[in-house]
Amino acid sequence: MAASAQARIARQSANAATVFAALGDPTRLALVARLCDGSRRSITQLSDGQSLTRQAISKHLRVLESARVVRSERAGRENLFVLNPKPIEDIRSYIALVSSQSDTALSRLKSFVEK
Amino acid sequence: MAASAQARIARQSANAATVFAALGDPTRLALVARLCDGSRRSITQLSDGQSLTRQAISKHLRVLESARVVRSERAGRENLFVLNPKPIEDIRSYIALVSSQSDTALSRLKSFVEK
DNA sequence: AATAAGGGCAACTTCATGGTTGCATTTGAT
DNA sequence: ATCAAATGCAACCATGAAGTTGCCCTTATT
Repeated sequence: MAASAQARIARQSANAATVFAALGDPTRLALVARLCDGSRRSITQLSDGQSLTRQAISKHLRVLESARVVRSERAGRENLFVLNPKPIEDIRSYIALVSSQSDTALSRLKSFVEK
Repeated sequence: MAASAQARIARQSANAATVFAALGDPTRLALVARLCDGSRRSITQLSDGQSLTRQAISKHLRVLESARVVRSERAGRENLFVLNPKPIEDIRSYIALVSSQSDTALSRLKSFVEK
């Protein structure tokens, strides 16, 4: 392994933070949850049932889009949004990195205690 | 399986959003990265090398603490912080849920195209 | 052609966040 | 007993995020 886990973590932090921030809002997380079945939905579709304005939902979708969590595609007069799995996979591996660190730390601690 | 994946996702969204929000800042993510080796560090330790004030770091640590990503423990005149792996594990499984949804959606789409 | 549906744009308000500074308090060291 | 270290607390500022409203433009529909 060329670089330490700490170094790998630091290198990926910048991208990860923006994705985390995009997911760090209940409304946006709900949008992701609705899109995670692979469906493509328009803004009005995604606004229906929500207590917010269409404009508010639209803004949230832009936030998700600029974090690349979601992609949009024009279809006639409507704008269809679809989930992009890539960034979510990225933070998944980021978390795996962090977890593995704390896991090995805990196991080291445990083996120390047991000695 | 009693509940659908969508229902499970919706149920966990509230907690997950606060954890995502806590991780959605470069400074806080850097703090998590430094603590993910299981070490317990004081506020001044965590402030050293950073370009921010100790107070700023302290605030960020409070944010992480209220999201339970981190725990604090008084030791004499200093306040030691340590990572709490639980919430991170939680969002890890949350992401796994979302990913599995989009994965099966993609595989369904793929098999549809191939037919 | 007229009308409705779906969205974009821009201005505006409100409020939380990130950050600083100054001072007080507790605790360890000399 | 003093002094320095480590924090906490509170006030303050600036900025950006979240949300609304109003208006205009484009695309379907009839």
